[in-house]
Amino acid sequence: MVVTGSTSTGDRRAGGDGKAGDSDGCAATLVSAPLSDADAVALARVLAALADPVRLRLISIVSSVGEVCSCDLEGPLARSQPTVSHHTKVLVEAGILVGEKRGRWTWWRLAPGCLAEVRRALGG
Amino acid sequence: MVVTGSTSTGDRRAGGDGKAGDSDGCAATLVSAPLSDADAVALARVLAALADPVRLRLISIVSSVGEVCSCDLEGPLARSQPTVSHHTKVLVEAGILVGEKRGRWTWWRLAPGCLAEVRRALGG
DNA sequence: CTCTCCTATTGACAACTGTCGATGTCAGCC
DNA sequence: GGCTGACATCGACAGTTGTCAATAGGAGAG
Repeated sequence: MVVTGSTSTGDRRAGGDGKAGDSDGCAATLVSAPLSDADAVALARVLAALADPVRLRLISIVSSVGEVCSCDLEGPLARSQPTVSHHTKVLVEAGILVGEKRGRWTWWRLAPGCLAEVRRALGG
Repeated sequence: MVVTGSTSTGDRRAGGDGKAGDSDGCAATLVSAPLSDADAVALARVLAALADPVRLRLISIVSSVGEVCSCDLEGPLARSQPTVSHHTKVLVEAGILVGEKRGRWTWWRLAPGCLAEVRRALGG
């Protein structure tokens, strides 16, 4: 079962399959446009999920290895198991991370296209 | 006098002149590298400054107009004068905004190259 | 079924953050 | 000098966040 970040907004999907990439997208590029209130809130939500040293290192670990299970994160992150679980949950709800349960382990991958979408929203 | 965000670290300069760009730089691209603790903290600091709807809209306003004084921000942002001042301070300390006092007004510009540096750190 | 292991959730706590009213500071104008 | 306008700082308050110990949930091994 693939764990998607089904937040209340329902349609986060910033990089759901990695194929479409930036179809309609959110957050109209920040620069060169006064940026609506809703877009600002949506972009701020993703940026807030990224704005933590532990989560940034978590992302970099997942990104470099490709796929990681939670038990392999406690050591490198130097955080307790509940804290690691908390951070993965935050990243999933922001649409940045995707978790897949296999047996007793949960394997984490980066949601494809999500970081590219953030870069685009930042004026790329 | 140009107001630069002289934080305690002293060497933030994420886009100080916009010329050198990514010489030695900070934050080694997040993806494809386990990302050191110091780099994670530095990148998280900038992202935290960006992770606020009011500040995102402030940046988009400054970016679209090019140069704005504080009194022209209270209205569009729908925030009190101390709150606007607080947000500009946060952005300056993060190296995202640059303020220049001319007469009684303070004019705000985007620090050139800073957002590009953030995009690069995010894996661009 | 029971036991073990991996992960998620809960509850609590300290630290941080966004906001505003009140006040301070400084430059220009009379 | 005194006054006005633009901005910064202070103090306070509610809301959020990162952290961990304790506990719960669930899948595989015996």
